[in-house]
Amino acid sequence: MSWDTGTAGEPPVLHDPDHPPVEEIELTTVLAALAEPARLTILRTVATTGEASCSDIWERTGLGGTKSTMSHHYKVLREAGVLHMRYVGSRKFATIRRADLDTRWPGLLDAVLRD
Amino acid sequence: MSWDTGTAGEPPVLHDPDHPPVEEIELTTVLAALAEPARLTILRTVATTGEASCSDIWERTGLGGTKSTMSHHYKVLREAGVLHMRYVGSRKFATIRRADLDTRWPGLLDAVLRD
DNA sequence: ATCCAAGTTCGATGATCACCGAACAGTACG
DNA sequence: CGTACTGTTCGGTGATCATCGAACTTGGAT
Repeated sequence: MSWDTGTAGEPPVLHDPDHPPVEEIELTTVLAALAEPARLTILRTVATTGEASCSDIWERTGLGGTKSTMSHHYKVLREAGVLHMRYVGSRKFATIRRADLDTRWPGLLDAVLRD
Repeated sequence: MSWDTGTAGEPPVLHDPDHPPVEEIELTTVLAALAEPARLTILRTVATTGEASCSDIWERTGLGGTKSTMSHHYKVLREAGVLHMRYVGSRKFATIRRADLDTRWPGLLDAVLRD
């Protein structure tokens, strides 16, 4: 896949339609994404597990919700700029956008995860 | 005023009915309180101004809301454990519960304020 | 007592949100 | 092929939330 929106002759600008670029991540959106117990649990699970598929997260967190509810949470975390999703086959693997978040708000993620 | 709920002969336990004790402050509640642009503005104003009355905050932030809306935001921030309110006469002065928040989640407040 | 300034509280309203079930799409495997 | 697995999307529902206006309380000043 290639989300090339650049002009011919100029350096191509790859714009991932799913993930917001670093500079467009908003603090209030991040905070709102993390201000939900289930999503905070998801974040912590990914933090300790490393890259994990959605079904893995579902098992490890023990969150009782349905698939659609989980999918909703993933979407919120992804659109907020907290999680990065890697699509491989029919599975989806999540990682924390640590470098991006640390660049924008140093110490924020560490403070939230060290609890 | 005295919120003495202790038993006679035992060390009195002062329980402030307005502010949650440090150990009862919850992370998701704090994040939810800060995940609102107006409240984040209020927090930053108090952070730079120091102790400020509600009307001072209202003027300095330039938030356009009504008095009741502002009062609502103060209540959310206070009940979340973010702001401490000092009542003097008919005025109310707000400070950030920095020590308490730094104890629970070191670096969180700094990360949010350094933006 | 009178007036005003500072905040709170009480409905009410419109918006947003978390959650669900059902239907759907894509991939992997027999 | 069909079946199972993984995850999304869509409508709907009940709950929560931000905002407002109006009425109220309290305190200070004249």
